[in-house]
Amino acid sequence: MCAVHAFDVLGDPVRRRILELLVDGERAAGELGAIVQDEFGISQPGVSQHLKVLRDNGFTRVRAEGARRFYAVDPDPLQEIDTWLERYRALWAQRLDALDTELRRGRRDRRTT
Amino acid sequence: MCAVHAFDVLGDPVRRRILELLVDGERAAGELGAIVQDEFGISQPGVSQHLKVLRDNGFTRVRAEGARRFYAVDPDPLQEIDTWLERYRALWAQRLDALDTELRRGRRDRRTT
DNA sequence: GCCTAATATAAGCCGCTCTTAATACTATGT
DNA sequence: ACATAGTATTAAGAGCGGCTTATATTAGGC
Repeated sequence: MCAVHAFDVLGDPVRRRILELLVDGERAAGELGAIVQDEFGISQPGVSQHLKVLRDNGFTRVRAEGARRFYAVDPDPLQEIDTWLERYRALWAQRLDALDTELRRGRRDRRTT
Repeated sequence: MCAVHAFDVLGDPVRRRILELLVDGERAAGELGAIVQDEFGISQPGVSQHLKVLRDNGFTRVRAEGARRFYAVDPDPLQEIDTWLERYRALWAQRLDALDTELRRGRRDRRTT
């Protein structure tokens, strides 16, 4: 209902799991429900509420086919998170460089000993 | 204290803000506190507790200098999130391709009309 | 129209997280 | 040793998010 940040949505393990289940393409709500209910031991309305959160925050698109609802990932908010992470990429890139340097030094030291 | 997912840590806006403040390098707890207290209207202990969560979950490293604590980002958990996002990158890459195709078609159509 | 299947919404309870206030810890200066 | 600055911890209260049960909606078959 209220406008929440993308990270708040992904803070819940059930919602992350649902997105993982959708990575290879759309699935019906009932299919998602069966899996998630089994894995997390929650009820059908419980799953449905998580689907609502994903919907309301733009993480999924829904297609109706008869009484069934087919959910699919909408990548927009994920891309937003990706953008947020962007500024930190330099940090681990830099650390990998340091590791690389360290490894090279290690090899050189072994050679000289 | 308990092991939480990286996304749970980033679910809080104060903690995200602290990480943003640390992106350009380390800062003292007090400096972070002053900014965050002002922006979010919370108390010093409030900030300190968020710093604890970041510490306990490996998002920050701390260096003591006298009574001061200098915090810096540790990129490990952020990289973990980046890895999680990896599988969805194809989705928006694909969408950008579609957009690109659409733009090309648009140009072609305008030319033929 | 009625029955069933598929999914969503409503209302209430419970637990957890965030907050504050009070307090403790640690280091430095005098 | 004492005072003060900087930071962390503890305890307790408030609010919110998520779960459940019960109910409503929507669509299709007979």
